[in-house]
Amino acid sequence: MLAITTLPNRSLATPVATDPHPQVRRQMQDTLQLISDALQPERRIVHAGDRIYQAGERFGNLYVLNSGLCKVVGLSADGREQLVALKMRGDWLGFDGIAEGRYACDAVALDTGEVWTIRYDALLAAGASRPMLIRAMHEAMSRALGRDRDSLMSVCTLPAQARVAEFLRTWAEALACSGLRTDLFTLRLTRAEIGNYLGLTLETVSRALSGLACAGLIRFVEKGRREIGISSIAALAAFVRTSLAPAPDLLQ
Amino acid sequence: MLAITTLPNRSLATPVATDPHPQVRRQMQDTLQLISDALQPERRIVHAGDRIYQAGERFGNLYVLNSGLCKVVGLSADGREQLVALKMRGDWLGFDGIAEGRYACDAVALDTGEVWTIRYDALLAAGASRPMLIRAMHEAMSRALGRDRDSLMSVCTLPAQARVAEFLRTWAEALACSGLRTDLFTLRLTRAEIGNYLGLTLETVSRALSGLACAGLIRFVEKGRREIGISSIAALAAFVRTSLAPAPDLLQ
DNA sequence: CGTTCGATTGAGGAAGATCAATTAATGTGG
DNA sequence: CCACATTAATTGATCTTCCTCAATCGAACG
Repeated sequence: MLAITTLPNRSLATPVATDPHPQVRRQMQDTLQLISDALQPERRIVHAGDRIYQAGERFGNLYVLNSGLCKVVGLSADGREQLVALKMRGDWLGFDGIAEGRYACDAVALDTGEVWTIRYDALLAAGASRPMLIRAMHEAMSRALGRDRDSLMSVCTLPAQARVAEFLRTWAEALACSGLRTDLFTLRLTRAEIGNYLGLTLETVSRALSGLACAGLIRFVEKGRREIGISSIAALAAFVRTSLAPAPDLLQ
Repeated sequence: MLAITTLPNRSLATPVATDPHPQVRRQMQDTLQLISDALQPERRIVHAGDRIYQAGERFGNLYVLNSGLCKVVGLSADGREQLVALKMRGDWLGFDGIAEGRYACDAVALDTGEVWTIRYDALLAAGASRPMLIRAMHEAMSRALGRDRDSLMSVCTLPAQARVAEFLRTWAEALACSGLRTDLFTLRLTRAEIGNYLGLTLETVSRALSGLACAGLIRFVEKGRREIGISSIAALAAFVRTSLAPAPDLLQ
């Protein structure tokens, strides 16, 4: 089990001992700067509900979220929707369109924000002389793959309440990386959307949140139950860890 | 519901009407040829159990599977494993290492096969003069993202038996794309591994397989329950579709 | 002020997990 | 080649978790 110590620090339930956020944040800034300088992307202000791209539409652009929040919704053949990812500042969108030449999902803004549009061809062309651009794109894609993996692991291995806790923890982490406050934030998603994302019903999500509030791990801010306060991210992480190792007797 | 017709044909439960496999297969061949010509990758024969890369190891190489089968195993902080992907002919491995500079998973061969090793730096360098190389890599990454999405949707929306059916269907599809027979193949995974991949227990997987066999959708070949016969992939797809729309009364 | 949408909470039921026993296949050493 | 151990798979019986159905409440909006 020593191999664990060599894992990247993005692992499932690692409490954040030394705060890695400043450097992560700076790296994101640098990447945004690079894109801005090299490509002069078109900047567009989007509002909640605006569609950035749509399933079936011909692929041609990638998008970078400079601010705001965005959901990616997959469509199954029978017409039902599934929320498959959430995107925040510094994230790229549209990778799902490369393989088939058409986007496979809808990307919808959940909040007011700024989206940069990048022509894929232009990116490749510019990348020939500026390899860092291509590397930045690859890094974003790789991160997206890592998040997908984490989502799958959550859904496959965690019970309902821990799944919700892990969801909140991840969100808080992401906020921290953007330099936003993590102790208090607004869920831009309904219980139904969260449930859809986590493979739970809205009632179960509601109960899980109530349970976490009861346990003191989160608190609701008066006037509306969309505002969530998180006392300690580490405590949330610890809760996830305990839910998942009810009998740590054989280990170590 | 017309939007469905504009979706890529990889959608969840679309029965394969016009067989797209020949052209997919040719495209894969072309890509492998391109990589082979442009990069002259080191070719390595691997056997079941061989590790292609390991979580924590410093990133530097990407790998392309020229033949064989491979599982990708994610490790959570508490030491438990989760099978997060299966890779087949033409698939790339190692993308998970780009973001953090270290691989985040183990990649383990499940079968004898040939793996090509590609230095990431060399790929980028060669890509400056051969943009198709970079595009091929992006296409592979995008496909990986699409598969992850499909996995998540399966796990989140399908009941146990349909999840197993969908798993088999996907596998058979992938075999078809490699030009292998789909009506009869060997599962290289134990029930426990399948369950781990699908978020089920091994008993549930076993029961689901028995149920599918009872329904005539699959059959076990004598002498060992690892050999699976699939009469009709379309029938499997139809079964998945019905499991998921128990009340199609409002539709249409 | 009524309507609508989202959230909460409760009661009952079902899908799947857990526990346990049995069987089959594989491998090992005598 | 056979007893024996080991690992994988099947099947059954219970139990837990989460889903389903339903009622209530609160907030936002016209």
